[in-house]
Amino acid sequence: MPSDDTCGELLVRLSDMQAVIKSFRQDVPVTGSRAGLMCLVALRRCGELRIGRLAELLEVDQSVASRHVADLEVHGMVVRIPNPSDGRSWYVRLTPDGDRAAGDALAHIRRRLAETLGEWTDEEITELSALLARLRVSFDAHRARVPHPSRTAQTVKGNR
Amino acid sequence: MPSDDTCGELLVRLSDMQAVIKSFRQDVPVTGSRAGLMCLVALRRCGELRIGRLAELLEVDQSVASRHVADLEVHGMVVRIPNPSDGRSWYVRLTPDGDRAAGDALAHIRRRLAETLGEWTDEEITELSALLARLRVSFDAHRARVPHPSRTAQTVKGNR
DNA sequence: TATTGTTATACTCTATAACTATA
DNA sequence: TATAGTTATAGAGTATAACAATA
Repeated sequence: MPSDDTCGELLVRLSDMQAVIKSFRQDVPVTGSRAGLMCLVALRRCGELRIGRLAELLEVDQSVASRHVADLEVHGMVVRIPNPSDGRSWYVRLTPDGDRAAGDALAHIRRRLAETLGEWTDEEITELSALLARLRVSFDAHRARVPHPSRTAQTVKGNR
Repeated sequence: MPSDDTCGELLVRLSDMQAVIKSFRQDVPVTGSRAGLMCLVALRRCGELRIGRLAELLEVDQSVASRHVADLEVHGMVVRIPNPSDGRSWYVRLTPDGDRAAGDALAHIRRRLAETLGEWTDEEITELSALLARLRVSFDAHRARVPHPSRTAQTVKGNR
Protein backbone atom coordinates (compact mmCIF):
# COMPACT_ATOMS: atom_id res chain seq x y z
CA MET A 1 0.00 0.00 0.00
CA PRO A 2 1.43 3.40 -0.99
CA SER A 3 2.32 5.96 1.67
CA ASP A 4 -0.03 8.60 3.02
CA ASP A 5 2.19 11.42 1.81
CA THR A 6 2.32 10.11 -1.73
CA CYS A 7 -1.46 9.75 -1.85
CA GLY A 8 -1.92 13.16 -0.30
CA GLU A 9 0.13 14.70 -3.06
CA LEU A 10 -1.92 12.95 -5.75
CA LEU A 11 -5.08 14.11 -4.01
CA VAL A 12 -3.94 17.71 -4.37
CA ARG A 13 -3.26 17.18 -8.06
CA LEU A 14 -6.61 15.53 -8.66
CA SER A 15 -8.37 18.40 -6.99
CA ASP A 16 -6.51 20.69 -9.39
CA MET A 17 -7.73 18.56 -12.27
CA GLN A 18 -11.27 19.12 -11.09
CA ALA A 19 -10.90 22.83 -11.78
CA VAL A 20 -9.02 22.26 -15.04
CA ILE A 21 -11.62 19.85 -16.40
CA LYS A 22 -14.39 22.19 -15.33
CA SER A 23 -12.79 25.00 -17.25
CA PHE A 24 -12.46 22.89 -20.41
CA ARG A 25 -16.09 21.83 -20.10
CA GLN A 26 -17.38 25.36 -19.71
CA ASP A 27 -15.33 26.52 -22.65
CA VAL A 28 -17.36 24.37 -25.06
CA PRO A 29 -20.02 26.31 -26.97
CA VAL A 30 -23.30 24.53 -26.33
CA THR A 31 -26.65 24.57 -28.11
CA GLY A 32 -28.72 22.34 -25.81
CA SER A 33 -27.69 21.52 -22.25
CA ARG A 34 -24.15 20.75 -21.14
CA ALA A 35 -25.23 17.61 -19.35
CA GLY A 36 -26.92 16.39 -22.52
CA LEU A 37 -23.74 17.01 -24.45
CA MET A 38 -21.84 14.84 -21.97
CA CYS A 39 -24.29 12.03 -22.77
CA LEU A 40 -23.65 12.44 -26.48
CA VAL A 41 -19.89 12.32 -25.91
CA ALA A 42 -20.21 9.12 -23.88
CA LEU A 43 -22.35 7.56 -26.61
CA ARG A 44 -19.88 8.55 -29.28
CA ARG A 45 -17.12 6.88 -27.36
CA CYS A 46 -18.95 3.71 -26.37
CA GLY A 47 -21.49 3.17 -29.13
CA GLU A 48 -25.08 2.38 -28.22
CA LEU A 49 -25.74 2.14 -24.50
CA ARG A 50 -28.60 1.32 -22.16
CA ILE A 51 -29.80 4.12 -19.91
CA GLY A 52 -28.49 2.39 -16.81
CA ARG A 53 -25.04 1.90 -18.25
CA LEU A 54 -24.93 5.50 -19.43
CA ALA A 55 -25.78 6.62 -15.90
CA GLU A 56 -22.94 4.50 -14.52
CA LEU A 57 -20.42 5.98 -16.92
CA LEU A 58 -21.50 9.51 -16.05
CA GLU A 59 -21.71 8.77 -12.31
CA VAL A 60 -25.27 10.05 -12.11
CA ASP A 61 -28.55 8.50 -11.04
CA GLN A 62 -30.48 6.52 -13.63
CA SER A 63 -33.34 9.00 -13.42
CA VAL A 64 -30.97 11.77 -14.45
CA ALA A 65 -29.73 9.89 -17.49
CA SER A 66 -33.32 9.06 -18.36
CA ARG A 67 -34.29 12.72 -18.34
CA HIS A 68 -31.34 13.78 -20.46
CA VAL A 69 -31.95 11.05 -23.00
CA ALA A 70 -35.62 12.00 -23.25
CA ASP A 71 -34.59 15.56 -23.89
CA LEU A 72 -31.97 14.56 -26.46
CA GLU A 73 -34.51 12.39 -28.25
CA VAL A 74 -36.92 15.31 -28.56
CA HIS A 75 -34.14 17.33 -30.14
CA GLY A 76 -33.27 14.58 -32.59
CA MET A 77 -29.84 13.86 -31.15
CA VAL A 78 -30.47 10.24 -30.17
CA VAL A 79 -32.92 7.43 -30.93
CA ARG A 80 -34.09 4.59 -28.73
CA ILE A 81 -33.79 1.07 -30.08
CA PRO A 82 -35.79 -1.65 -28.29
CA ASN A 83 -33.66 -4.38 -26.74
CA PRO A 84 -34.87 -7.60 -28.39
CA SER A 85 -33.69 -9.76 -25.50
CA ASP A 86 -35.17 -7.66 -22.67
CA GLY A 87 -38.42 -5.75 -23.06
CA ARG A 88 -37.64 -3.45 -20.12
CA SER A 89 -34.61 -1.81 -21.59
CA TRP A 90 -33.67 0.22 -24.64
CA TYR A 91 -30.52 0.98 -26.47
CA VAL A 92 -29.76 4.64 -26.98
CA ARG A 93 -27.95 5.46 -30.21
CA LEU A 94 -26.66 8.71 -31.69
CA THR A 95 -28.34 10.18 -34.75
CA PRO A 96 -26.13 11.85 -37.37
CA ASP A 97 -27.00 15.19 -35.73
CA GLY A 98 -26.03 13.87 -32.31
CA ASP A 99 -22.81 12.42 -33.64
CA ARG A 100 -21.92 15.74 -35.19
CA ALA A 101 -22.68 17.67 -32.00
CA ALA A 102 -20.51 15.31 -29.95
CA GLY A 103 -17.74 15.42 -32.53
CA ASP A 104 -17.75 19.20 -32.65
CA ALA A 105 -17.54 19.47 -28.88
CA LEU A 106 -14.69 16.97 -28.70
CA ALA A 107 -12.82 18.71 -31.49
CA HIS A 108 -13.20 22.01 -29.69
CA ILE A 109 -11.75 20.72 -26.44
CA ARG A 110 -9.03 18.79 -28.25
CA ARG A 111 -7.96 21.98 -29.96
CA ARG A 112 -7.73 23.89 -26.70
CA LEU A 113 -5.94 20.97 -25.09
CA ALA A 114 -3.40 20.95 -27.92
CA GLU A 115 -2.77 24.67 -27.38
CA THR A 116 -2.42 24.14 -23.65
CA LEU A 117 0.09 21.33 -24.22
CA GLY A 118 2.16 23.23 -26.74
CA GLU A 119 5.39 22.60 -24.84
CA TRP A 120 4.76 18.88 -24.27
CA THR A 121 6.09 16.07 -26.43
CA ASP A 122 3.75 13.38 -27.69
CA GLU A 123 5.63 10.88 -25.53
CA GLU A 124 4.98 12.83 -22.35
CA ILE A 125 1.29 13.18 -23.09
CA THR A 126 1.03 9.51 -23.93
CA GLU A 127 2.69 8.65 -20.66
CA LEU A 128 0.22 10.78 -18.72
CA SER A 129 -2.67 9.19 -20.61
CA ALA A 130 -1.35 5.73 -19.76
CA LEU A 131 -1.10 6.52 -16.05
CA LEU A 132 -4.61 7.99 -16.04
CA ALA A 133 -5.94 4.95 -17.86
CA ARG A 134 -4.35 2.75 -15.23
CA LEU A 135 -5.85 4.87 -12.46
CA ARG A 136 -9.24 4.34 -14.02
CA VAL A 137 -8.67 0.58 -14.08
CA SER A 138 -7.57 0.56 -10.43
CA PHE A 139 -10.59 2.66 -9.54
CA ASP A 140 -13.01 0.28 -11.25
CA ALA A 141 -11.32 -2.75 -9.74
CA HIS A 142 -11.46 -1.29 -6.24
CA ARG A 143 -15.06 -0.34 -6.59
CA ALA A 144 -15.93 -3.81 -7.79
CA ARG A 145 -14.48 -5.08 -4.50
CA VAL A 146 -15.84 -2.30 -2.27
CA PRO A 147 -18.91 -0.88 -3.99
CA HIS A 148 -19.90 2.73 -3.51
CA PRO A 149 -22.38 3.10 -0.62
CA SER A 150 -24.98 4.97 -2.64
CA ARG A 151 -25.05 2.22 -5.24
CA THR A 152 -25.44 -0.63 -2.77
CA ALA A 153 -28.19 0.68 -0.50
CA GLN A 154 -30.63 -1.62 -2.27
CA THR A 155 -28.38 -4.65 -2.09
CA VAL A 156 -27.79 -4.36 1.63
CA LYS A 157 -31.46 -4.89 2.43
CA GLY A 158 -30.79 -8.53 3.24
CA ASN A 159 -28.76 -7.51 6.27
CA ARG A 160 -31.67 -7.03 8.60
CA MET B 1 2.43 21.21 -30.94
CA PRO B 2 1.42 17.65 -30.03
CA SER B 3 -0.63 15.56 -32.45
CA ASP B 4 -4.42 15.43 -32.55
CA ASP B 5 -4.46 11.72 -31.79
CA THR B 6 -2.31 12.11 -28.70
CA CYS B 7 -4.48 14.92 -27.39
CA GLY B 8 -7.64 12.97 -28.20
CA GLU B 9 -6.40 10.10 -26.10
CA LEU B 10 -5.66 12.40 -23.15
CA LEU B 11 -9.09 13.93 -23.56
CA VAL B 12 -10.67 10.51 -23.11
CA ARG B 13 -8.63 9.93 -19.97
CA LEU B 14 -9.51 13.33 -18.53
CA SER B 15 -13.18 12.65 -19.09
CA ASP B 16 -12.70 9.41 -17.16
CA MET B 17 -11.07 11.41 -14.37
CA GLN B 18 -14.16 13.56 -14.21
CA ALA B 19 -16.20 10.53 -13.17
CA VAL B 20 -13.49 9.21 -10.84
CA ILE B 21 -13.12 12.53 -9.04
CA LYS B 22 -16.88 12.88 -8.79
CA SER B 23 -17.10 9.50 -7.15
CA PHE B 24 -14.40 10.38 -4.60
CA ARG B 25 -16.17 13.64 -3.82
CA GLN B 26 -19.53 12.03 -3.28
CA ASP B 27 -18.00 9.39 -1.06
CA VAL B 28 -17.07 11.98 1.57
CA PRO B 29 -19.49 12.12 4.50
CA VAL B 30 -20.67 15.71 4.76
CA THR B 31 -22.28 17.71 7.54
CA GLY B 32 -22.84 21.06 5.82
CA SER B 33 -22.84 21.44 2.05
CA ARG B 34 -20.39 19.74 -0.29
CA ALA B 35 -19.55 23.01 -2.01
CA GLY B 36 -18.76 24.57 1.35
CA LEU B 37 -16.46 21.70 2.16
CA MET B 38 -14.58 22.34 -1.08
CA CYS B 39 -14.01 25.92 0.10
CA LEU B 40 -12.63 24.67 3.40
CA VAL B 41 -10.28 22.30 1.60
CA ALA B 42 -9.00 25.10 -0.62
CA LEU B 43 -8.43 27.29 2.43
CA ARG B 44 -6.59 24.54 4.23
CA ARG B 45 -4.29 24.13 1.27
CA CYS B 46 -3.66 27.81 0.54
CA GLY B 47 -4.03 29.52 3.88
CA GLU B 48 -6.17 32.65 4.15
CA LEU B 49 -7.68 33.83 0.87
CA ARG B 50 -9.78 36.66 -0.44
CA ILE B 51 -13.23 35.76 -1.76
CA GLY B 52 -12.24 36.57 -5.32
CA ARG B 53 -9.14 34.38 -5.20
CA LEU B 54 -11.12 31.55 -3.67
CA ALA B 55 -13.63 31.81 -6.51
CA GLU B 56 -10.79 31.61 -9.05
CA LEU B 57 -9.35 28.50 -7.47
CA LEU B 58 -12.73 26.81 -7.44
CA GLU B 59 -13.62 28.00 -10.97
CA VAL B 60 -16.87 29.54 -9.79
CA ASP B 61 -18.32 33.04 -9.87
CA GLN B 62 -17.39 35.40 -7.06
CA SER B 63 -21.00 35.54 -5.95
CA VAL B 64 -20.98 31.80 -5.44
CA ALA B 65 -17.87 31.89 -3.28
CA SER B 66 -19.38 34.80 -1.37
CA ARG B 67 -22.50 32.79 -0.55
CA HIS B 68 -20.57 29.74 0.57
CA VAL B 69 -18.28 31.78 2.77
CA ALA B 70 -21.25 33.55 4.37
CA ASP B 71 -22.78 30.16 5.11
CA LEU B 72 -19.52 28.77 6.47
CA GLU B 73 -19.12 31.81 8.71
CA VAL B 74 -22.58 31.29 10.20
CA HIS B 75 -21.60 27.72 11.00
CA GLY B 76 -18.35 28.77 12.62
CA MET B 77 -16.08 27.19 10.02
CA VAL B 78 -14.37 30.38 8.85
CA VAL B 79 -13.84 33.95 10.00
CA ARG B 80 -13.42 37.11 7.96
CA ILE B 81 -10.38 39.26 8.63
CA PRO B 82 -10.45 42.82 7.29
CA ASN B 83 -7.73 43.60 4.78
CA PRO B 84 -5.80 46.51 6.30
CA SER B 85 -4.53 47.69 2.90
CA ASP B 86 -7.89 47.58 1.04
CA GLY B 87 -11.17 48.34 2.76
CA ARG B 88 -13.20 46.57 0.08
CA SER B 89 -11.83 43.10 0.63
CA TRP B 90 -11.56 40.55 3.43
CA TYR B 91 -9.38 37.62 4.17
CA VAL B 92 -11.18 34.39 4.87
CA ARG B 93 -9.49 32.11 7.39
CA LEU B 94 -10.35 28.68 8.77
CA THR B 95 -11.42 28.33 12.39
CA PRO B 96 -10.24 25.24 14.31
CA ASP B 97 -13.60 23.64 13.52
CA GLY B 98 -13.22 24.43 9.85
CA ASP B 99 -9.70 23.12 9.80
CA ARG B 100 -10.84 19.89 11.40
CA ALA B 101 -13.70 19.47 8.94
CA ALA B 102 -11.37 19.97 5.98
CA GLY B 103 -8.76 17.66 7.48
CA ASP B 104 -11.30 14.92 8.09
CA ALA B 105 -12.60 15.12 4.55
CA LEU B 106 -9.10 15.02 3.07
CA ALA B 107 -8.12 12.10 5.29
CA HIS B 108 -11.21 10.22 4.18
CA ILE B 109 -10.47 10.62 0.49
CA ARG B 110 -6.77 9.93 1.02
CA ARG B 111 -7.67 6.66 2.69
CA ARG B 112 -9.89 5.58 -0.16
CA LEU B 113 -7.27 6.70 -2.67
CA ALA B 114 -4.65 4.59 -0.88
CA GLU B 115 -6.94 1.55 -1.09
CA THR B 116 -7.60 2.20 -4.76
CA LEU B 117 -3.87 2.45 -5.45
CA GLY B 118 -2.95 -0.67 -3.52
CA GLU B 119 -1.02 -2.15 -6.46
CA TRP B 120 0.88 1.04 -7.30
CA THR B 121 4.38 1.88 -6.13
CA ASP B 122 5.10 5.23 -4.54
CA GLU B 123 7.29 6.05 -7.52
CA GLU B 124 4.47 5.51 -10.00
CA ILE B 125 2.08 7.66 -8.02
CA THR B 126 4.68 10.38 -7.65
CA GLU B 127 5.25 10.34 -11.39
CA LEU B 128 1.54 10.73 -12.07
CA SER B 129 1.37 13.59 -9.56
CA ALA B 130 4.29 15.30 -11.25
CA LEU B 131 2.68 15.08 -14.69
CA LEU B 132 -0.62 16.40 -13.34
CA ALA B 133 1.18 19.24 -11.60
CA ARG B 134 2.83 20.11 -14.89
CA LEU B 135 -0.51 19.96 -16.69
CA ARG B 136 -1.86 22.43 -14.17
CA VAL B 137 1.08 24.76 -14.81
CA SER B 138 0.60 24.53 -18.59
CA PHE B 139 -3.10 25.18 -18.12
CA ASP B 140 -2.51 28.31 -16.04
CA ALA B 141 0.15 29.57 -18.43
CA HIS B 142 -2.09 29.07 -21.45
CA ARG B 143 -4.99 30.79 -19.79
CA ALA B 144 -2.80 33.71 -18.85
CA ARG B 145 -2.08 34.09 -22.58
CA VAL B 146 -5.62 33.32 -23.80
CA PRO B 147 -8.00 34.15 -20.96
CA HIS B 148 -11.25 32.30 -20.56
CA PRO B 149 -14.07 34.13 -22.43
CA SER B 150 -16.42 34.31 -19.44
CA ARG B 151 -13.73 35.98 -17.33
CA THR B 152 -12.84 38.59 -19.91
CA ALA B 153 -16.24 39.88 -21.02
CA GLN B 154 -15.72 42.99 -18.90
CA THR B 155 -12.22 43.64 -20.13
CA VAL B 156 -13.15 43.53 -23.80
CA LYS B 157 -15.41 46.55 -23.50
CA GLY B 158 -12.70 48.79 -24.89
CA ASN B 159 -12.92 47.07 -28.27
CA ARG B 160 -15.88 49.02 -29.58
C1' DT C 1 -39.28 -10.61 -6.20
C1' DA C 2 -35.81 -8.14 -8.65
C1' DT C 3 -34.66 -5.16 -12.32
C1' DT C 4 -35.15 -1.40 -15.99
C1' DG C 5 -36.68 2.68 -16.79
C1' DT C 6 -39.92 6.85 -16.01
C1' DT C 7 -42.00 10.70 -13.60
C1' DA C 8 -42.81 14.12 -9.80
C1' DT C 9 -40.70 16.68 -6.46
C1' DA C 10 -37.41 19.11 -3.89
C1' DC C 11 -32.79 20.35 -3.10
C1' DT C 12 -27.96 21.89 -4.28
C1' DC C 13 -25.06 24.48 -6.97
C1' DT C 14 -24.52 27.88 -10.17
C1' DA C 15 -24.46 32.23 -13.15
C1' DT C 16 -26.41 36.79 -14.09
C1' DA C 17 -27.50 41.25 -12.97
C1' DA C 18 -28.17 45.02 -9.95
C1' DC C 19 -26.37 46.90 -6.01
C1' DT C 20 -23.04 48.98 -2.11
C1' DA C 21 -18.69 50.51 -0.78
C1' DT C 22 -14.06 51.38 -1.38
C1' DA C 23 -10.02 52.53 -4.54
C1' DT D 1 -14.15 54.72 -13.36
C1' DA D 2 -12.76 50.38 -11.84
C1' DT D 3 -12.71 46.84 -8.41
C1' DA D 4 -14.26 43.69 -4.18
C1' DG D 5 -17.87 41.88 -2.48
C1' DT D 6 -23.07 41.14 -1.56
C1' DT D 7 -27.81 40.01 -2.58
C1' DA D 8 -31.92 38.57 -5.35
C1' DT D 9 -33.37 35.79 -8.78
C1' DA D 10 -33.68 32.28 -12.01
C1' DG D 11 -31.81 28.31 -14.24
C1' DA D 12 -29.22 23.90 -14.63
C1' DG D 13 -28.23 19.60 -12.65
C1' DT D 14 -29.11 16.33 -9.41
C1' DA D 15 -30.97 12.72 -5.98
C1' DT D 16 -34.96 10.63 -3.84
C1' DA D 17 -39.03 8.23 -3.88
C1' DA D 18 -43.01 6.32 -5.91
C1' DC D 19 -44.39 4.21 -9.92
C1' DA D 20 -45.13 0.96 -14.32
C1' DA D 21 -43.62 -2.76 -16.98
C1' DT D 22 -40.92 -6.73 -17.69
C1' DA D 23 -37.85 -10.59 -16.04
